[in-house]
Amino acid sequence: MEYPFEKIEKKWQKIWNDKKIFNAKDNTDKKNYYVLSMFPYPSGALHMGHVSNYSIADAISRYKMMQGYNVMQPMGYDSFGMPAENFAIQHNSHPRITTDNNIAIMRKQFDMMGFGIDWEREVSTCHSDYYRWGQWFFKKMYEKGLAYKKTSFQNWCDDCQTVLANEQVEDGKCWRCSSVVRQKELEQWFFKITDYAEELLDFSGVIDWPERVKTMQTNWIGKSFGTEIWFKLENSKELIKVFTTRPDTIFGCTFMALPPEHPLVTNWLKEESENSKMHQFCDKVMNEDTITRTSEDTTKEGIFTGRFAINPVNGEKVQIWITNYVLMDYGTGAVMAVPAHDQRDFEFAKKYDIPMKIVIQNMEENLVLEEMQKAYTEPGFLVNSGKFDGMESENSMKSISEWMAKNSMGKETVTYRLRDWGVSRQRYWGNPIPIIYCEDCGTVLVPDEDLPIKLPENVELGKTTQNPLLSVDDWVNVKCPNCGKPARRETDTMDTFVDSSWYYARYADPKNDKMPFSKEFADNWLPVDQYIGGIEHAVMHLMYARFFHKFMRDLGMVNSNEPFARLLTQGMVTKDGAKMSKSKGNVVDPQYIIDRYGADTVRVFMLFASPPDKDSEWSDEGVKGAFRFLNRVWRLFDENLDLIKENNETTSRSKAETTEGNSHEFTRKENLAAKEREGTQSKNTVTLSPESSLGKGSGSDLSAEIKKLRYSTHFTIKKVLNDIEERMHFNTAIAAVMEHLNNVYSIKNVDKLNDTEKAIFVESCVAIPHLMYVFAPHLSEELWKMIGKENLLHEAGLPEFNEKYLVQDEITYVIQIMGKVRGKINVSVDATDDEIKKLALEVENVKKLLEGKEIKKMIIVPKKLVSIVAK
RNA sequence: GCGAAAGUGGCGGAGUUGGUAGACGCGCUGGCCUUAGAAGCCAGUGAGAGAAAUCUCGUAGGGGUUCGAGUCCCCUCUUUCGCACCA
Repeated sequence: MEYPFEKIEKKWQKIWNDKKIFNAKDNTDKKNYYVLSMFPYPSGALHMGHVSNYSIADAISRYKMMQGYNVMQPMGYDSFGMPAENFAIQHNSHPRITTDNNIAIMRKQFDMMGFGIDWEREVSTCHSDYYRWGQWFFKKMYEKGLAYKKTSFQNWCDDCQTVLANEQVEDGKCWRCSSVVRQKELEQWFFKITDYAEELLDFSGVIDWPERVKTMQTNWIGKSFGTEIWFKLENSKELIKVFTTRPDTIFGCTFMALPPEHPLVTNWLKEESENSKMHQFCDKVMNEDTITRTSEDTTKEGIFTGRFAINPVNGEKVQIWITNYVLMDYGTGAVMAVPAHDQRDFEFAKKYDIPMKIVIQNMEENLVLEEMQKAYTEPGFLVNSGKFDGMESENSMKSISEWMAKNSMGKETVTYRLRDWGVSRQRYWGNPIPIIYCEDCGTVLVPDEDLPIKLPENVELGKTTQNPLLSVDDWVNVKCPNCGKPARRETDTMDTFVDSSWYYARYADPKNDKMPFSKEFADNWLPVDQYIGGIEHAVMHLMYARFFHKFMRDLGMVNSNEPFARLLTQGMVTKDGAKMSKSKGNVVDPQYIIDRYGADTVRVFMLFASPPDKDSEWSDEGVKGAFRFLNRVWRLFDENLDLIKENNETTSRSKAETTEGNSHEFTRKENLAAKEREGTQSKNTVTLSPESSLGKGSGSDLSAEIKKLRYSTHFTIKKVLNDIEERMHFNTAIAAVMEHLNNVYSIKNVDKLNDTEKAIFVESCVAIPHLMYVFAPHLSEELWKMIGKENLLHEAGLPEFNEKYLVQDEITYVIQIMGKVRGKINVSVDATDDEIKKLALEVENVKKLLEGKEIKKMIIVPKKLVSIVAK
């Protein structure tokens, strides 16, 4: 018979909602704890990744509630974005309609899962009461000089018809639709995240983040120390700045490499005829897609400009080449090429027969130019380098940079790989950028009183490949806020990552219509205590949010340096070893599983499958296993209900007394006090002679079996609390409860137990729903009620264990001979080392194996083993 | 190429400081119950040998440290992830 999960789950979801137990309070004596799951994009029904994410978050939330915290677990929707717009185009609908539909479906499923979410704080980024503050933040960025517009080559996705930030290009392809990204010259809005590059490298403000994520962000920001060197253009005053991390090789520079996008090249091209070789080469390179352009395998090509630069350190003329292997947007966008000591320059110089010069000599093996097959990039000592000859290359860098700085040839500098965040998107379904262009006044910010700029709803989508906003005339054409003359709105919308960069703070004060949020409430809740989400956000969302948080701090809106104190990156749910996806046809629909086995089963399975940060493989059989386990728990209580109720009455009555007149407003202190009283009482009733029962075999009226059960109860409580608190390993915590349940079931003759033993048996049963609350809250709550408990489980406090019952009177020692297990002995706890040794040597098998051998050494590891070394 | 993490039965995974490898679950095998099935219950389940006691082998492969290594050190291989013409 299956347990009636459907009835139970509906019942408790209603009770929890009616009692509003998940509504976080803004003012309370309790300590706050903020648990946040990744902002979901409302794609429709929940998928397994969501279910996994929220099951983890809910387990943590409920654990913290039991611990007495005032917990906030909010939820909302990251509801702007291209997929919604594309979906609406395909279905000849409007994204507002499809998005709201999807949200309704998701909301229903959230409720069916029984997640403890504070729905009074729900937000949705496509609602103007949220996105107006995104516009407000844009204005602040602009006012602080952190939002600016520039023309440059941008990552362009033809399929999405929009620009992508560097973080959104994966392997040269669009992160959303995987089509190949190409470069397109456009005027775009940027946020100056590079101003915060240095601070973003500093993770000292977080409490617990995975190293992996920190490393990924650090690599992404890519700080490198080097030298900027200033070359003069021959017969001109113009300077060409280059960046190098190897100033020690400057004397070996024989040519200079520029990308076709370099401003100097652009000027030179103007002097050339349209069909000149230089034009042809530049056009060819610039039209290549990002993958080919930036791949290491691409053949290095270039064209000589006929121009020369002057190496400032020795006055030598170096050829200037336009090449396909230099990136415009790293360093200064120009490279000094040292073919003898850089592999790329080496290949290029060989191909085009450009001179080389050795300036670093190998200590062991003298380098000869004619014999070199590849560049020498190892350390060595300097040659052909004027007054620096003979210095060790690594030591020379500092001296050379300083000398150049003194003589105005360059300066020490730091370069970051991180580039400014391009936030313009040429799409409709996003947050309008609050800018108006006036012919007279130029770029004008939309005044605060005109915010929010609402997205026009009457648009025709999918008619052209252009941004649909361009065709909404009465929206685009406005009066200049400054001079009142006709002007035009900016039609770019903001990247949706802007919306999700501050949503966690909005939850602290979601209904504020004067500010994005008040400082008081933000400081109440921030930083987020525990954030749970996928690793895929490591360098996008998680870095943008850190940037935004620091910006908000600088505006005085928050007083913390980091948005998320602890981060748990949950693993993917895979099926047949691969990520679930529609195209692979391996998607498992959570709804079906909930209908068939219930929400508790889904949660228990998700948490039991593997540690939360690892990928977990979906298994239909595994789900049945989780279901079987919950049924076994149910049956245990069903079969022993009278016994448990009867033995539980005293404790629940005493608990009721202690909390009289205050039955729903539990506080941590009262809770603990009640717990303690209950504890002492049960200590008296449970063991009539607890102390003597620990002694060797006598005076106790408890069977060994029951003592083992009591040990199991207390051990399991200790283990579960530890696994959750210290490691968040829910899988082993659940395994421990399963094991305990097996132990409880091993007591066969419950009727024949004496009263004390019955009390111990009942204690062992009651611990199960108490511990299972965080994993299977519905069933646990039902059992708790069934046995006569009057409070709800989150009010019950964490279960407590008594160390006294973890002390065993006998300990099993393993006997090893030369490291191999040869026997076991049971020894009383207070046996001396000599007694243990003696017992160990009496074991038959040990005697046999030691025959004719000399014992060299005996090692005793307390409470574990005896190791015998013999020859 | 650089950086990081990982590699344990048929499968998912246990194995906090070196101390009984394989907890727990799935699957499988046999049995009970049942008209039958489902569900449930009991027993077994790393490989090999043996009637059994027990023994040998076993944590990607090879070496080392140690009374004792999945765990520590060195080398090799494989997988996953991130970065990748970054000067």
